Amino acid sequence: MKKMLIVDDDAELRKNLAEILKADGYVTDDASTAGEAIEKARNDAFDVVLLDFMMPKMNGINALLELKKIQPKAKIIMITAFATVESAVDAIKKGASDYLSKPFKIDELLTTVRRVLEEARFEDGMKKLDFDNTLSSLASPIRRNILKLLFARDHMRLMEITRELGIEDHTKVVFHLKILKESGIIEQDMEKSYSLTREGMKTMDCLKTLENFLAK
Amino acid sequence: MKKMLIVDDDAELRKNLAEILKADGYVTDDASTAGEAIEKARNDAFDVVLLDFMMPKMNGINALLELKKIQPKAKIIMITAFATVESAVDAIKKGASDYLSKPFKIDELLTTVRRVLEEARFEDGMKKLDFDNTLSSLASPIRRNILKLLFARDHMRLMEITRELGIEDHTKVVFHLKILKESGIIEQDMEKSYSLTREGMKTMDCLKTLENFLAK
DNA sequence: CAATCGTGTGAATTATACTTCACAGAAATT
DNA sequence: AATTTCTGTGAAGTATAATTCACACGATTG
Repeated sequence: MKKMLIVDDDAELRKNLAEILKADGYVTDDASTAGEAIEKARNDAFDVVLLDFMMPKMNGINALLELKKIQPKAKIIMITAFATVESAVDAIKKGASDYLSKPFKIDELLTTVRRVLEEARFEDGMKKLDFDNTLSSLASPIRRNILKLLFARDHMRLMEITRELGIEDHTKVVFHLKILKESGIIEQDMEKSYSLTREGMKTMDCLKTLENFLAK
Repeated sequence: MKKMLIVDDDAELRKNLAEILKADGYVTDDASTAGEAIEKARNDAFDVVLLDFMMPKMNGINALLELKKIQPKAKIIMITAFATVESAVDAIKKGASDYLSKPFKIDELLTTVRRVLEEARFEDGMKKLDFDNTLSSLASPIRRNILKLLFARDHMRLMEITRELGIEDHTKVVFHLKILKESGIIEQDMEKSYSLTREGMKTMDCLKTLENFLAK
C-alpha cells in the first residue's frame, strides 16, 4: 500500500487526483501549501509526492529541496502548468523523479506514478544487493586479511598477496580476489596490481571501528 | 620470532638477560633509562618489555603507563628488587602482565615470559573469533533484518519477529536468533524477549554508516 | 628456444550455511 | 481439563561457498 502526498493550491484538482489515485489502490493525503506539505512530511512517510511547481508563497524548487531533505527516499513528481524544457530539467537535477504538465490525462498520471515506483523498487534492490555483497565479502577472514594487506601496502599483485598470507594454492587467492573485485571493494589496474577502491577504503574504516570496539 | 625490550639501569643485568633470552630464541634490544625505552618503543614494536621498577629519574609505574600508551599490545613484565605485594598488585592493575622479583632464576624468567606470550596468543585468538562471528552474523540479510527490527523496537519475542518478517517457519528464525545470540550481538531476558546487547548497538552503528555510504 | 614464473579459468570435490520437517514441553486460552 | 499458541531441539536434506586440481597462456629469464 503506497502512500502519496498531493500538494496543490487548487482544491478541486486535489480532490480529483485523490479520487483517481485512491481508485488505483493508493493511500493519499493532501496539502494546499508548500508549508503544509513540509509539515505533513515531518510526521508521516510518503512514497510519492505530487508537487505543483507553481504555488503562492514558496516556489516549487525550494519546496522540492526541502521535502527531499526531510524524506530523501520519497519520490517527487513535479506538476507544472507551463511546461518548459528548462524547468523540467532543473527539477530533475534537483531531485524530482519525473514531471507532469497540466493538463494531463488520468492514464498519463497513473503510468508516471507506476514507473516512478517501479524505478524506486529497482533502486532499492540494487542498493540492497551492493550491501549484501559487501557484507558477505567481509565475512571471510581470508578476504579481510587481503583487505588489511592492501590497506597497508596500497597495491599488491597476486603472488605478493599469496606469499604474504602464506597460502600455497594461488588459485584460492584468485577466488577471493574475484569476489572482492565483484563487490567493488578492490580494483585492478593494467599492471594487474590490486588496490582498494574508494568504497573499499570506507569499508575498512568501518571495519576498524568495529574491530577496535570488539577488542574493548 | 618474538621481540623483547630490556629496560634496566644495571648494564651487567641487561647483558645477562639478553644472553639468556637470545639463547631461548628471542630477539632483544635494551635501554638503560625509561626515556630511552620510550624512545625505542616509538620506533619499533615489541612483544614483551622487561621493565625495572626502580630506576633513577622516572619511576616504574609512570614508565609502564607511558609504554602502554605507545604500544598497547606490548606485554610488560615488571622487575623489582624489593618485592612487596602492594607494588605488584598496583603494577598489574596499571597494565603489567606479570612481575619478577630480584633475584630470580633463569627458569623463572623464561617460564614467566612464555606464560605471558601464551596468554597474549590466547587473547588475540579470542578477539579474532568474536570478530569473525560478528561479521559472519551480518552476512545474512535475514539476520540484518532481525537486527533492524530489534534496533527499532528495543525488544521483541520470537513470534513477533517471525510474523513481522513474514516468515512462515518459525524454526528458521530460531536458527538465526541462535547465531546472533552466540555472537553476542543480541541477548534474551527471562521473559524470552530478545534485544540488542551493547556490542549489538555498536554493530548497528557501524552497519548504518556503511549502508549510508553505499547508498551514496 | 626452453624453462620457469605469474596470472588466471573451469570443473570436480568438499565444507559450511541454511532450510525444512517432525516432534515436544511450557505457557496461555477456552 | 482440553486445546491452542509459543518456544524451542535435533536430524535430514538442500543450497551455497570454498577449496583443490588439471590445465592454459603470456611474460620473463637463463
